[in-house]
Amino acid sequence: MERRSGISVWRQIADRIRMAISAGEFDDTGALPGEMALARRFQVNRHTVRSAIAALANEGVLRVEQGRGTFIVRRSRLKYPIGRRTRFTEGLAGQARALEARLKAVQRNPADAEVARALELETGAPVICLETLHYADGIPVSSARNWFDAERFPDIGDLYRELGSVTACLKRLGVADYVRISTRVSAHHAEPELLDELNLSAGAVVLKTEGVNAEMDGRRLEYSVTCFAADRIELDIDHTARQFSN
Amino acid sequence: MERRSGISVWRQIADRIRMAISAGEFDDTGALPGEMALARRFQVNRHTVRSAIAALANEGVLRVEQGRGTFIVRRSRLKYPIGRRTRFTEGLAGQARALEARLKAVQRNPADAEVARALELETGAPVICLETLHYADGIPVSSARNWFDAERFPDIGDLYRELGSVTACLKRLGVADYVRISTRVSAHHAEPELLDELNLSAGAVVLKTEGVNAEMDGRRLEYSVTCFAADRIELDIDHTARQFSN
DNA sequence: ACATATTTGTTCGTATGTATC
DNA sequence: CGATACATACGAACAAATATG
Repeated sequence: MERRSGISVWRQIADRIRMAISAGEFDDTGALPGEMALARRFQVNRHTVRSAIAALANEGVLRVEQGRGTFIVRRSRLKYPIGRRTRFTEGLAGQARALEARLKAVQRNPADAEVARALELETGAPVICLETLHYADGIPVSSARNWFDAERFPDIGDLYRELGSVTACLKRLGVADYVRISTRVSAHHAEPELLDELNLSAGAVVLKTEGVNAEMDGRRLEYSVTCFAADRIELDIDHTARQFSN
Repeated sequence: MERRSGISVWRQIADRIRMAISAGEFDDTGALPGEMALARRFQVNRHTVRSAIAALANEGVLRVEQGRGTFIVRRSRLKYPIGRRTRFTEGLAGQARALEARLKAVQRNPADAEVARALELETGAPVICLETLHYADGIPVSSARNWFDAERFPDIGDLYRELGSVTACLKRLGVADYVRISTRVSAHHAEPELLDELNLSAGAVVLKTEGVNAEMDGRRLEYSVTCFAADRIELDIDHTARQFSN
């Protein structure tokens, strides 16, 4: 283990155990090897392994039972589909018992350069920004911001509060159908604010997607930036040119 | 700053500075605020800021000049396009002066469950695995493994050594055209082995893609798992159903 | 050329957290 | 549980390089 790296050894071990779990390494029994075995495997002291396990137990990844052993708490990564016709709400349906969206804030601002480019508006044109948090079975999985042309959708904030879904809002506002034009994906360390919102531990990884949705004639509808808790979700991109189904 | 989190404060600061840079915060002058100003902003000691800056300078993100200040070394994220007709080599062409692929190893193994499912083979069927590292302008950007049906492409390892590109290999082997069926994207902390291969610092983030390519009739050709250095690349997903161009 | 302010570089000391034994 | 070594973080002071007027 590297010292002087700014990451304590117990956290490096915790990350490696987490990856081993998500690689399916202990799937047969659901039990982790003993502390001594793990200490040998990672070439560290048993206490260090214990710190790592304590952190993972605290996150809800592991469950420790005195005298019996340490066990994996089953919670696989949700698969979030992305494709030409992806709808946020539908995407996760069936993978979790309860899906919940919480509207954090609605803002009306002049568009900065990035938002303007994505929506094909002038920089400074008024846009509405919805800030939302999404939960699956009570666990936060993503934090999103959605921008809309304020000229065209001035009251989408109120509507969202009522309907709780972007697709529903757009439908109500006369947008029968739309498609996703592009998606940009990147990965980062979580900012302190996100750590709090998504209930992550320091140094956690977020998957960030920036997407543009447009009507069938190409008119831009929505620009969104979503940060996912990387250890709770993965993106499933479908490249097949599927037939429409409205 | 969270203490006792297993991530040292200087590294948390380094990550936040990195994100501020990639958010374009200091784009006007290219100069960072002074150490004292940063210390105030992040509520830490100047030494802690200095450690963060030293780490970023060591990574090549910043350049420090005594008496003058600290400056951003311009190096934007490469955009790696992913779409139905993505080709690895073409994807980055034009964004870097020199692209290089190094073949680390070629293995012939029985397929594990995951590889078999992706390639639509029986578990245990012989497959060839190419392990490669990719560099842009001498900087490592990704580490990949590509699996092929060993029955169909027994000598693809030697061929790759000669041609240096999967597309070229497949073309030589009589595969005129192929498309990407699906891509799965996830983000993780880098494993120690990857830290070494991609020359990353501890705690670094990797973007992982798992993709399946198939012939036009749906026959599976290739399964690949690629790990990108997240701070050097982003994925650009195109959902438009583009016309073919061979 | 000069004095002064600003910015980075260095060296003390001290306290706390981390990892091993 | 302590004993020990090392890394991390803070604070203060001073040195060296650069910028400004």
